[in-house]
Amino acid sequence: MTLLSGYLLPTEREPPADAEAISHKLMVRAGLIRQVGAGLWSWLPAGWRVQQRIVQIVREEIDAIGGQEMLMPVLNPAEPWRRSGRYAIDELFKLKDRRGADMVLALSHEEIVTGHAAQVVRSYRDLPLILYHFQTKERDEPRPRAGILRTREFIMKDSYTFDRDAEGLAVAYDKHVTAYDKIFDRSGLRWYRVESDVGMMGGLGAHEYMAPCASGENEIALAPGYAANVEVACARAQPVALPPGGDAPEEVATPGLTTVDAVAGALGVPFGALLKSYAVVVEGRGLELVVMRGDHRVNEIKLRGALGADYRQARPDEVLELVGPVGFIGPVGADVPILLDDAVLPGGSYVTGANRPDAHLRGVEPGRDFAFVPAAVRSVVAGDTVGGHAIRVERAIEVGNIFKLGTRYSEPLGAAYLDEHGRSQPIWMGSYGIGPARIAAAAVEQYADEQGISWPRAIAPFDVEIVVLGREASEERSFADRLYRELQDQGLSVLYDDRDAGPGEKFADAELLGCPLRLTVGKRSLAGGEIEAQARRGRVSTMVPVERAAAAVAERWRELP
RNA sequence: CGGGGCGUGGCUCAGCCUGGUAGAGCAUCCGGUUUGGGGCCGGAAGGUCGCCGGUUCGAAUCCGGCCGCCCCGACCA
Repeated sequence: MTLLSGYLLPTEREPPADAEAISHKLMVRAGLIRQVGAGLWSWLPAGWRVQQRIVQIVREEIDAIGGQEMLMPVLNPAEPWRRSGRYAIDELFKLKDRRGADMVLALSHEEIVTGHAAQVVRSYRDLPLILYHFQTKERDEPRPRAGILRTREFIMKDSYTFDRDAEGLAVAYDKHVTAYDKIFDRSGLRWYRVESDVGMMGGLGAHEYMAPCASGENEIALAPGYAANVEVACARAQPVALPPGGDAPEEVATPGLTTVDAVAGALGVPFGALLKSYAVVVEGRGLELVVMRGDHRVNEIKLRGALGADYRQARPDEVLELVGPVGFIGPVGADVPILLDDAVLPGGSYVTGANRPDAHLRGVEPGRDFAFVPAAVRSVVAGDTVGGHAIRVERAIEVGNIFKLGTRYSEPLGAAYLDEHGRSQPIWMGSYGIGPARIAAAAVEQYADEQGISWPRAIAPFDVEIVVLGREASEERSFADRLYRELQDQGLSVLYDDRDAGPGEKFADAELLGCPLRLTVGKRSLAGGEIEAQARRGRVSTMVPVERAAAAVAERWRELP
């Protein structure tokens, strides 16, 4: 029973002043969500319906691969988090109970679920297992943003798999790939499965599911047969025309020219013919130089991987002491370890800083003029190639991730089983997340138009919205009342705008909310024996005869995206 | 954590510089009118101007502190 006259759907003509992202503006305007604090949101009835429909899709598909739904608490004792080493995470909310015991608010549930496995799993006969739940996660985000896209509290579906060995884990992982592909297809999103960073804790493999949209926080590199988060993407760099070089580097005066831009301009060479040097202080080792083409940028995740340790950018005084003045540093003559990005050609002739003020060197050949360790540490850019195809880079929002944990949690938390030979073995685990709220926001972002939201059929708050234009007790009303009941008999969820409001207002609100099909019952069309059915996507209308209208509408609805 | 911005009725905002009766549009309520694109007429209600303190005869306005929120960056196991 959903009569709009009695339903909490507070639509707004204006977006909130502080909203930037499309999904943020529209979901507030459409009356789906309301803000409580920074990164804290209430879901109003229609918004909650959307989230629940998404949850149900996820549930069906995880059940289909043998997942067993359960529920674990948000409030956790600190102890297992200390054991896993995650108590130190800044994002983890920490608190004390009245007796002074340390507690945390869970930001995911590896510790808890692994603890259960440790208690319950005895034998290889108890494996494999897929356990999952939908639960609130709490994360003390440094910067919540973009409405519902990055919040401090959100519901996540997280599943955890438990297997005897790496082969078993691979099977569980593949099952999740299958389920996730179906989930995102069913939800109506445009999405990519991309290779992703396995993180500092060293997972064995990971993918992210990314929904491309303007407000996304991530960038993904795409080419035919290739999809990766730019954090880990590798591609062949675009060639650069290098100037001819001599037998030895030659110094040129570059007074005051400290940027790639300025030096390349003054010398008349492309940015890519310059080598820029990024000075870092590596934990436990000291200063090192990272050298790459002037038109490329350091990828911090790759660099950390290549260095094999944490690092920080060197301060100007540290650089001056060991190499030269900032703005004029280079690898030639620098008495520090040098990491050379592999987009730089060993035999090429490049321009670098001369390690003294107001001077650069040209004709510098890596290998001849300085020794180096090769590494892939740059970020790919659009136009680089993979298998001969140029990549493109798109912004996207992460809507799901799958991760091979291995024994990362089972070892510290003591989750082991006895194998066929009676030997104790650690359980091999995987973890797999999906954010229903992000699916909703991504759908809004991907399909919104000037008029508002345009939900995919599978996750819309209602399947059909009826707009009746007649006064109370009119013929239009009684027809619409009957249609409302008959559509429900067809198995459709229906929002009936029975308010005593003008047509403009009703149409505007219906388009803002974005149910996939809008039925308009007005005197004019009804006199002609028809009602109007307008698909929200593209706003294309068809007329439906009033005879057997409900069945015809249900059929029309099934054809919608 | 660094930088920038904002806080005035339910929403969007003006007023602050230059101190002196708190405003507009939309929304709401009442009456009427209208009914295929946020229509029109009349009437009404609604605000400790984020909080605390200071300056002043007098503070939304000036000064100090605090709180909250947004954006960019850093961070994001």
